[in-house]
Amino acid sequence: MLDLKFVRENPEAVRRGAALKKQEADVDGLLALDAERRQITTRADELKQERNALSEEVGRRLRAKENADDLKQRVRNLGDEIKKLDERLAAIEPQMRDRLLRIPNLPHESVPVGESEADNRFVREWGAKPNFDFEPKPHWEIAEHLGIINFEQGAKVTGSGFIVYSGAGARLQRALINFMLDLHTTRHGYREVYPPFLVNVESMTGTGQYPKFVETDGAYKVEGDELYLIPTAEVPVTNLRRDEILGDPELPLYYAAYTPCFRREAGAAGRDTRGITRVHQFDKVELVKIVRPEDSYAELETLLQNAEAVLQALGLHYRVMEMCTAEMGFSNAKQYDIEVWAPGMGRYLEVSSCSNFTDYQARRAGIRFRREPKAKPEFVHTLNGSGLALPRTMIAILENGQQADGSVRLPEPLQAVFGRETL
RNA sequence: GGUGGGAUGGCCGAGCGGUUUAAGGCAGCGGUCUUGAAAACCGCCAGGGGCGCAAGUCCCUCGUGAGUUCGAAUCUCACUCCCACCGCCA
Repeated sequence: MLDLKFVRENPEAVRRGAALKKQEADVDGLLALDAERRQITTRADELKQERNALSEEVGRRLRAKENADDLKQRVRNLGDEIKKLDERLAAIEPQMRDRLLRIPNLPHESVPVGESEADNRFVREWGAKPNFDFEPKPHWEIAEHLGIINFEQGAKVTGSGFIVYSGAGARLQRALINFMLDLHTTRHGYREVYPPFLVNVESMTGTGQYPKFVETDGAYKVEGDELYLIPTAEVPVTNLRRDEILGDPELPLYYAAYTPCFRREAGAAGRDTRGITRVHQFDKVELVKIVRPEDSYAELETLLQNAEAVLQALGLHYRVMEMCTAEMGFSNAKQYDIEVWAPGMGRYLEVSSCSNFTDYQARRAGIRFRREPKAKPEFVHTLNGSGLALPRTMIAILENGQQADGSVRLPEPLQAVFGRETL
């Protein structure tokens, strides 16, 4: 969330930023409550000060065996008045928090202003689209031919949007996870963590999925417990340090985690129904950074490069796009997407999203640090990026590696795992 | 799932209705001493909020939420979490 003081002092900037992101922001409602809260707090504090002083006087008199009934009555009356004010505050504060939690992070000034996907800014590309001397097939046909993905079994066991990797498909999945984790931990300095796949509402709030993403039915909720299946490892991993005050020497923190991700994709029915472009459960290796505020935009660039390194090692052509204001996520200040080329589908697919959340998640999750042992705690900046999402990486491997005879040439780093060059 | 024990500041730990503005210790930071270090000694060491240009001042927080009381870390109730044992279990 945003700093309440910042909203109070810059209401117009908040309205503008939210509008650029095509998001609502009840700034007026929030500030009206804020004004009332401060007025009541001032009054209540004065009364409490008086009550504390009088109570102390009661104690003094009673110890001196004097009568204190008149004072007791005055304090009782004060108590009644204080209680009314505190009750009003108890009603206002959750409302303020709720409004604040629903105001999105503001886009960084460098973010291109735009209305749609068409306004995203091309940053760079790597490699080139491969040439085929035959018509490249979409991955679902390749996978069916090889018998490595079973859609019917996924639908039978769970339902539409759930798939089963089978045989070499399952093994390829596992090899990719290992490959990505090893790359990030041994070459890029990330600490591997393996977090829970279910999280509580505090964690969902900390990274910004609650309330809005949850309310729009994006997340799976566990019946009977107040727990959610994680939509991304960003949630458990960023929340690892929730409500902590870190020491300056601990920063920056780099975490890499493999987890499955669960998304209801409630609003996306009908899109990408064929293949594995959009499924309800998918695997992802996620990178999370917790850094000093002044470093976050430089850290975003290296995070992006760390994610790109995976595609480079796999020899897959991709492009990097900077999201325009309207295409960014709720909690982001700046976001790059990496899009890999899928020749069978004839389009680029988002395999990674790398974002700087500035202090927005840190403030929600209470992640702070001290520059010096006695310095005032400051909020850290958090970042995360996929490194990478598995299904679309698999799509790119299948569609880019396909050969005329129906086999698929494996990227070089995966050949050792399989002991051969093709699937 | 059952039974019992516990939750106090970075850590340990007093405290059981009013000089607690939370003792004391450890760790940390600053200083004295020392060639330097250690030891010893002195000092500083939670977070949030209101008002104020500031200096400052006041309020809140002893797991969370209610309650009793003039006054609650301290008493009552509920809940949460942690630990131990039992049951079940990969």
